[in-house]
Amino acid sequence: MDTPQKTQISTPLSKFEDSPVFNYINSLSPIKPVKSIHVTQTFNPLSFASLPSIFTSPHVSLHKESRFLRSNNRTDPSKTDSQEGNKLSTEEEVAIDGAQLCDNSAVLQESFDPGVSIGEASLELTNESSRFAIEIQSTLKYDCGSPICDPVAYVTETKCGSVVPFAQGTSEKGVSEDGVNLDGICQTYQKRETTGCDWDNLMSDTADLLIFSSPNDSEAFRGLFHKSLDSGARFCTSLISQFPQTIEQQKHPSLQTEEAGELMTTNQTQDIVENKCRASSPADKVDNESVSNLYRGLRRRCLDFETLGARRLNLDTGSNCSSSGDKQLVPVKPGSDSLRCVLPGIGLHLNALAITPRDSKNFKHETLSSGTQKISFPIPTASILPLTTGQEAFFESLTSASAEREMDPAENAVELAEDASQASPDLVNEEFNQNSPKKKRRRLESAGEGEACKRCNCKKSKCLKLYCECFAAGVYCIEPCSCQDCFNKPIHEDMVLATRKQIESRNPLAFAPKVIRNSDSIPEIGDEPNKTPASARHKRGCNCKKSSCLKKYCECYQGGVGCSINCRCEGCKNAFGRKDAETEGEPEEETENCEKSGLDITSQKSEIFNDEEQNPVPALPTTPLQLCRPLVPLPFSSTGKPPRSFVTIGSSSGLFSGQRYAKPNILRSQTKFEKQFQTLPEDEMPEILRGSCSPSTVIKTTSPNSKRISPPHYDLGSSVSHRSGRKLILQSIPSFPSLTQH
DNA sequence: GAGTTTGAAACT
DNA sequence: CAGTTTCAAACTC
Repeated sequence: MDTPQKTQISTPLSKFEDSPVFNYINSLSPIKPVKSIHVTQTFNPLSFASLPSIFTSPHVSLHKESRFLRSNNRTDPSKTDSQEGNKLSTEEEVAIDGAQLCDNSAVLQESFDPGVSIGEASLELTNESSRFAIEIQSTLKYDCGSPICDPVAYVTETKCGSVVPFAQGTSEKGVSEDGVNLDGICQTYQKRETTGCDWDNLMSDTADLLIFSSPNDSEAFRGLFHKSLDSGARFCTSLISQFPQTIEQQKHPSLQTEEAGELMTTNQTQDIVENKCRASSPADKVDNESVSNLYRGLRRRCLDFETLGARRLNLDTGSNCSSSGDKQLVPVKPGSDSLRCVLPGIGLHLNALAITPRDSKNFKHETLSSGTQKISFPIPTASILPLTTGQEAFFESLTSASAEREMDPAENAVELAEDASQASPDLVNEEFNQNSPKKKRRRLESAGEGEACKRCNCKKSKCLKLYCECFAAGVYCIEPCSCQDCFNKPIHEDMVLATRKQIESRNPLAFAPKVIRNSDSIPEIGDEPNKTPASARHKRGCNCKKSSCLKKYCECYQGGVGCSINCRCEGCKNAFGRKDAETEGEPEEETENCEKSGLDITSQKSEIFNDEEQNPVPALPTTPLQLCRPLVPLPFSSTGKPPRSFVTIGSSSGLFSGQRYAKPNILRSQTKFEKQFQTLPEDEMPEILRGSCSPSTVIKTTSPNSKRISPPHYDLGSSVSHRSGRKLILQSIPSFPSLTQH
C-alpha cells in the first residue's frame, strides 16, 4: 500500500495517511514520472500503439481525461462515470486535482529552487509535464483506453500540506470516511473541489479553447526560444504577473521572482477558489468557475513554460532558466522557415513572403498521417541529446511534443492557418525524419521552392512576366529555377525594374498579393479541413471553369482561401470556401473595407469574408474560433508550392517580416506597393474583426501584435483561444481581476 | 519525364 | 470590356 514516494514525499499527509481512502489512493498508483509522449498521444491517438514502453502508461492520460470529462459532467448531473471504473470517486479526483495544484506549486518551487537537486526537480517536472500532457489529452478527449490513473501519484507526490485536506475532501458529500474533522475537510474540500472542478471544467469546457490555445502556447514557447536567455519561467511569470497579482501579492508580497510568479499561479488559484468557496452562492460558484478557468488556461500555459524552465534547469544544473533548451527551440523556432530560403542576393517580394502554409501543412499532414512519427520523435531526440537521463529525454520529447501539440490541436479542432511557426515544425520534422521520402521531397521543396524560394520553369517569358512565379513574387530567379533565357536576375536589374514598372503601370496591383491573408487567419493547406480565413480572400477572384476550384489551377484554392463573390468561377467547390456560400451572407462591410484598404484600386470587388457562411462545415460551438472554421480537407498536400502571391497580413507574417530576408536588389519599385500593403494589415483588420471570428486558423507565432478581436461572448475563452499566448493572456487579464475580486 | 490540362496573363 | 492567344504551372500517365 505504501509507496516509497508516499513515505518520502507526503510527509504532510501523515495525519491522514491512515485514512483508508488515502491508502487506497496511494495504492492505486505509484508515482511515476510521466513521459511527454503523452502529449503527442494526445494529439495523435494513432500514436499510442507505438509508444515506447519507457514511458509510463498512457493510462494516466486516460485517467486524466476521464477526470476532466467528469468534471465537466459534474455540472451536468448526467455525467457518465466511466471512470467509476477507476476506483477513484469523483471527489477523489477532485482531491487529486487539488493535490495536483499543490503539487504544481511545490514542483514549481522546487524546480526553480536553486537548492533543489536536479534529479528531484526533473522528476517533479516530469510529473508536471505528464500532467500537462494529460490535461491536454483530456481536453482533446482522446480516449487512451486505460483506466489506470496517476492521480494518486499527484497526491503522493504532493508536497503541499494542502494536499491532505484535499485528500480528506475526498468525501465529497461532507462525510469524511476517515473520520477526519469534517469542518476542516469540508472547507478544504470545497476549496479543492472548486478548484478541481474549475480546472476540470475549464479543461473540458475549454477544450476547444485549449486546442486553439495550444498554438498560442507554442507561440509563447517560440518566443521563449527566441529569447535564448529568457527562461520560459520568466515568460510565464510575466504572464502571471499580469494576472491579478493583487491577491497573491498581498499574501506574498515578497514573491517577485519567477519562482514566486509560478507559485502564484497555483496559489492564486487556490486563493481564489477559497474565496469563492466561502461565497456559497451558486452565482459565486459560476464566477469561480470562470475565474478558475482563467487560471487554468493560465496555468496551462505556465506549465508549458514551466516545463521548459524545468528542462532548462536540468540542462543547466544550478542555473535556473538561464539558458533555454535550444534543442526545443530549434525545432519550434519560428524563423526557421526563413532560414530555408534565405538566399543572399535574392530579393524577396511581398508576394513571395506572403504565404506559405504549405510547408507547414505538409508538415502537419505528415505528422498526422503517421502517428508513429510523432511518438518516435521524442525518442530520437532524446537519443540525440546529450542528456543521459531519461527525464532529459522526456523533457526533450515533451518539448517537441508541445511544439507538435500546438499544431495538432489546431488541426484536429479546426484547420488553423499556418504560420511561419509551422514552417519551423516542418523543419523539425524534417530533421528528425529525414529518412522518409516524403520528407526529402518536402525538404527539397521547401528548400528550393519555398515561399521565398520560388522556382520557375519559364521558357519564353524570360521570367519577366507575371507568368513567371519568381518575377511575380518579386524575387530573382535563382539556381533552382529551370528557366531559360532568364532575365530575372540581379544582373538585369534594370530590365527587371523596367518591366515591373511597365506591368505596374498597366496594373498597379499586378505585383500585389493575390491573396490577402490575415496572419492569424492563414488557412491550412494540409490535408485537414480548412476554412477560409475570413480575412483572407483572393483579391481578384478566380475564373475557374473546369477545376471546380479544387485544384491549384485555382488561385483561390492555391492560396488556401475560399472563393468570394469576386470569383467568376463555375461550379465552385473550393474547399476553403465556396463562392456561393460566401455570397449568401456576406456583409457589405467587407467591401468598404477593401476599398479602404486601397487594394481595390483596380476596382476589384470587395472581398467577402465570412467563414461561417463559406464553410459549410459546422463550426465548433464552444470555441469562437472553431465556429469560424470550416472543416474542409486541406487541399494542399505535401507537394504544393506556395501560391504565387499571397500576402499574410499580420504583424508577424511574412509580408513584413519577410523583409528580413535580404532583399537586396529586388525591385525597389516595389516600395510603392509595399507601402500599400503595409497599410493593409490595419485595413484588413477590420475585415478580420468583422469576420465572425478570425479564423482561428492561424497561429502566427511571430506576430505578437496581430490585431484581433476576441469574440464577443468569450471573455476568457476567447482570449485564450487566440494565437499569441501573450495576447491571450492580456485579454484575459482584464476580466480576470474582476472575477478574482469576488 | 513527356504530354495534357488548366487558368492566369497578355494581347488584340 | 470581351475575346483570343500565350504562357507556365498543375496535373496525369
